[in-house]
Amino acid sequence: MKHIAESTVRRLSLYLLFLEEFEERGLDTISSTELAARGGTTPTQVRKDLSFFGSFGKRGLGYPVAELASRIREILGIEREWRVVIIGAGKIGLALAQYRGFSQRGFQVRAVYDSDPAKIGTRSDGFEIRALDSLTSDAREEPVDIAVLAVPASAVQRVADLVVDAGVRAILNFAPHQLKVPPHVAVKTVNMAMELEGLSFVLTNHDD
Amino acid sequence: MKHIAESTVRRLSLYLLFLEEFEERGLDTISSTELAARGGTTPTQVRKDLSFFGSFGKRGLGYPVAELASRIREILGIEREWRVVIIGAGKIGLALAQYRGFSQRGFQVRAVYDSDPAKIGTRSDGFEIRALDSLTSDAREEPVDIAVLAVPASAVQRVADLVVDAGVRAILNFAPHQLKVPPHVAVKTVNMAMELEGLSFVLTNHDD
DNA sequence: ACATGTGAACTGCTTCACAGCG
DNA sequence: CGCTGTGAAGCAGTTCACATGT
Repeated sequence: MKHIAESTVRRLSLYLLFLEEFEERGLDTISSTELAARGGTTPTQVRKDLSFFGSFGKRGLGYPVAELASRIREILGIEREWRVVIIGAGKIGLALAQYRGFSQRGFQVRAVYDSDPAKIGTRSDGFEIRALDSLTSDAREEPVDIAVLAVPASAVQRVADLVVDAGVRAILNFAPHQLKVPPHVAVKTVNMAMELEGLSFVLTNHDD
Repeated sequence: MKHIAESTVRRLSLYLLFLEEFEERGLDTISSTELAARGGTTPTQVRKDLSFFGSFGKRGLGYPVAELASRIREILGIEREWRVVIIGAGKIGLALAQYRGFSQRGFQVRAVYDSDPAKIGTRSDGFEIRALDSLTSDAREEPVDIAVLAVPASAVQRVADLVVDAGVRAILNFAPHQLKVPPHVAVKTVNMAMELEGLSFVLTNHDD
C-alpha cells in the first residue's frame, strides 16, 4: 500500500466516531460535507482521505453510514480484538485500565503490572496487579499486542526495553520522555504537560 | 509575530525537556546536533525552530543550556503560573489532578469540579470536590486560565459551553468528542482511544 | 575549524477544479 | 443535477547548502 500520512489516520478515527453517532441517530447515508462539518475539516479532505483506500460512496448521494464505518474499522484494524496490558498501577495506570473508551474500540485490557511489592497481588477495579517481572513469561503464554506505559519518566526507558523483549510491538507511552525502541516497534507518546504548554503558548501569544 | 506551526511548538516543549535533563547533568553548552539526537529530529530542524524566536546560540560552540531553557519557557509562556481547574472527579479527572507533571511546569490545579451530589464536598488527594454549578461564581473571584475536561463524551459539549461562559480561554479535553467553541477559545483534545487506533493501524499494515 | 542562522530548494499534505457517474 | 473521486495546483513545513561569526 502507498504510504498513508499520520494525519489521515487520525482523521479516519474521527470519521468513525461521527459515523457511529450518525448510525445511532438512524441515518443511513451521509455526505462528505456533513462529515466534514462535524469534524472541523473540509469535504474535499474527507473524500481525499477515503480515496486512499477505495471508493465507498455513491455519486450524487453520499456514503452508506454503516458500511463506511465498518470499512474504516477494517482499515484501522479494529474489527479484531487487541490484547493490551497496562504497566504502572498508579493513579493514571488504574484510570486507564478501567477506561471504557478502550474496550469499546476492541482494546482488551488483559492485565495491569507494577514493580511495587506492596501493590503486587492486590486487586483494583477487577484487575489483579501482577509483578512486572512476570510479564515476559506471561506474554509467552498469551502474546501482548500493545503495552500502555504509565510509569515515571525516570523508569520508562527501562520498562520499554523490557516490554520490547517480551515481544510487544506497539507502545502507548504516557511518561514525559522520548523512548528509544527498535524500528519494528511502534510508539506513540501522550505528553499531557506538553498539551498544556501548547495551550499556554496560544494564551501567551494571544492574537485572535 | 509570524505564524508559528503547531509542530514547532511541540518540538520546543521537547527541547525544554531535554535541556532540563542536560542542566541536571551539569552541562552548560549543547549543540543542535546533540539536541536533535535526543529528540529524534535533525540539527537543521532544531536551529530553524529556534530561529523563529531569535538567535540564542554561539557559532562554533552551541547553545547555553540554562539560558536556552529559560528562553523557551518564556516563549511557551510557562515562566508564569497558570490557574487550572479539572472538571470531572472520576478516575481520570482525579488522576490528572494529582499528576506531578502539571505543577512541575507551572500549571496549578486550583480545584476539581463535578456535578454528582455524592461527590461534591468530599476530599480526594487534598482536593475538595466542588459543585460544577459554582464554577462561574468561583471564576469571578479567581479567574481560571485553563480547564481540563475529564467528563463523559455525552456531557462534554455542555460542560465546555459552561466553562467558556465562565471566562475560560483554553480547554484541554479528554473526552472522545470534537468540541465546538468560540474562536477566542483554544482547545486541544487528547483522545486516548484514537492513539491506540493509530497503533492498531501500524500493526495491521505492518510493512517494516 | 566548527556550529549557528537562513534564503532557497524540495517534499508532501491540503485545496482546487472538474471529470465521472448515479 | 448532486456528490463523489482525482489529477493538478497551491502552500506549509522540512531539508539543503552555504554564508556568517567565534
